[in-house]
Formats: sequence, structure tokens, C-alpha cells
Amino acid sequence: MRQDGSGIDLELSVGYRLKVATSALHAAMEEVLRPLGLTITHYSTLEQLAQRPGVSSSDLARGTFVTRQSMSTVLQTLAAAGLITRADTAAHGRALPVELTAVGRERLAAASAAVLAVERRMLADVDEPGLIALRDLLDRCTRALRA
Amino acid sequence: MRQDGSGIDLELSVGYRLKVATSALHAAMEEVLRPLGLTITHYSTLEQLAQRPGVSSSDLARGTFVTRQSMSTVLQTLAAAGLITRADTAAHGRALPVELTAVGRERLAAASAAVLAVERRMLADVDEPGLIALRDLLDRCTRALRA
DNA sequence: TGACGCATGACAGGATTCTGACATACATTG
DNA sequence: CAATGTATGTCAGAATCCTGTCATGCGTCA
Repeated sequence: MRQDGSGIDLELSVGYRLKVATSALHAAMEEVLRPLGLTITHYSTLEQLAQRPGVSSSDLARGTFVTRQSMSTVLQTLAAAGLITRADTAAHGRALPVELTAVGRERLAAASAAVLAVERRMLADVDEPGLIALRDLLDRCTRALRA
Repeated sequence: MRQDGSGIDLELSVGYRLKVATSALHAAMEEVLRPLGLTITHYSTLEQLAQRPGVSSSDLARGTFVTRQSMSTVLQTLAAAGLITRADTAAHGRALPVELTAVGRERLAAASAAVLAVERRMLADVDEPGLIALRDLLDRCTRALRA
């Protein structure tokens, strides 16, 4: 317990619990992705590519919450592993569209299954109304912070 | 939307929303802590010290979700800034108790106020029952992942 | 008493990420 | 048409953090 009332009680702070939950999720995801040779950032990039084929590196960076520079190296790694291909000429502007290869799609399928299992484990003790409430509450927090 | 049903729909994934919310919170906290010359890890360390004076570096590392090595450098920085003191001899075992200085307490008070404002902003659109539900849901997720 | 497990702290090395800066390409606006 | 703003990609450098490793100190147990 606290000695004074001026600070933040970590036991009541939503921010701290957010960090704790995210940390646990991060660790669980790393654990299941490591056997597949993927980091969380790699997986996240592949997942985005599956949902939005042909996006630019900068788009991927924004969706993955890393800088453009970091995404550039991530794409180099994924390309070297044969999981993605990147156009060498820009059809419009400077953006070089990125696409999944067949191998990339396979690897992503395995990774998605593993991550989905983690998500289900995380939500094992949450019923359907709770799930809906959780999504809504997290969205409210995000919107309020961005406003 | 998805082209196939094999992957994870980011729009429905709780894990992704957790990441989005945490990212927004992280950015907001960095913004208010920067003028105080503190990083989030620094602030988190000071906050833990206020609630549990005399803890070891390793304890702080666990509570802040960094490695012992990183916490060691954090403590060096905080000590150089005069915000903490670290015993040079171990009263028991090898643990060197860490304590806040008066300056550290002052700085922490300012940081806590700033972070508390961010937390309130994040929860501006959440009522009391929602707050209780959010805490409970996050705890459930964390427990389920650790099991 | 001695062996073992466990935790803490510190050091070296490497990997990853970020900050800052610059050139290019398109859209907008005067 | 020229100027400006915005967005992308890339290079160089620095900062940060982690992995691997080792020595020390305490507790437990045979």
C-alpha cells in the first residue's frame, strides 16, 4: 500500500494493468512464434500484408507501430527469407508495393493459428458480453487518448 | 476485410486493440514526461520505489518489465540525477536497497500528477461500472495468459 | 560440513530500434 | 508554371535493450 496519497496506486491504475496484460500477451506470442522463426513485428507485418496486399512500407510501419526505418529492415529480412516480394519500381509516387509470397502465406497461416490459440487462451475466462465490453472499453480509451 | 478466413481479423482481435491502446497510452505518457526529463521507464521505477522503498534492482526490473541489466543503467542515470540513492553495501544477500531522495520525491510528485491526468483523460468516456469491468477483464486476461 | 539450487549484480558483445537528415515524387495553390 | 506541403524511401550515426556469461551470497538438505 501507499505511504502517501499523492502518487498513483499501481494496484488501481488501468494504465499499469494495460501494461501488465500487454506484457503477458507479448511474452506468450513470442513463445509461440519463436519456433516459426518469426518475431512479433514480423508476424504483425505479415498479417497486415494478408489483409491489405500491396501496401507501402510506410503504411506497414504505421500499422505495426514502428518507424519507417525499422520496417525497412524488417522487409529486407522477410524478403531474404522469401516470405514477401517488393516491387522494384513505383507505379505511383515513391511507394513500392509489398506482397506476400506463397511461402509467406503458408508461414503466416501457421503463425496465425498459433497466435489465435494464444488469444483464445487469454480470453478463456471471458464470456461473450465481457468480450464485447472489453473491445468497447479499449476503443474508448484509445479514442480518448488520441483526441 | 479479409480475403480468407484463415487468419486473424485485426478489427476483432483483442490483442491488437490492446496493442493499439497501449501504444496510445505510451505516446501520451512520453509527451507529458519529456518536459520533466523522465522516460516512462524512469517514471515507472520512481513510482515503484515510492510504494516499496528499499527494494532491489532486480525487483524493480521485474516490476518495470525490463531486464536486470537495463534497470542497472536506469538506476545509474537516476542516481546521477540525484533522484535516488543506492546503498553501497548489502545488508542481506547481494541486494543493494534503493531509496528515493527528497529531490526524487518532488520529481515523482510532478510526474505522478502528469500521468494521473493522462489516465483520467484516457478514462474520460468510461463510467464507474465500466472502470470496474475494465480492471476485472484485464486481470482475467493476464491471469489466463500466465496460467 | 559440503553440495546444490536460487537470486543478485556486473561485464562484454551483439542485435534492434530510433533520431536526424536528405533526395525524390505527387498534389495543391498561387 | 513555380512554390509549397506532404509522403516515401534510404543512409548514417547513436542510443537502447537484450543475450550470454560469470562471480558472489544466502538458504536448504543430505
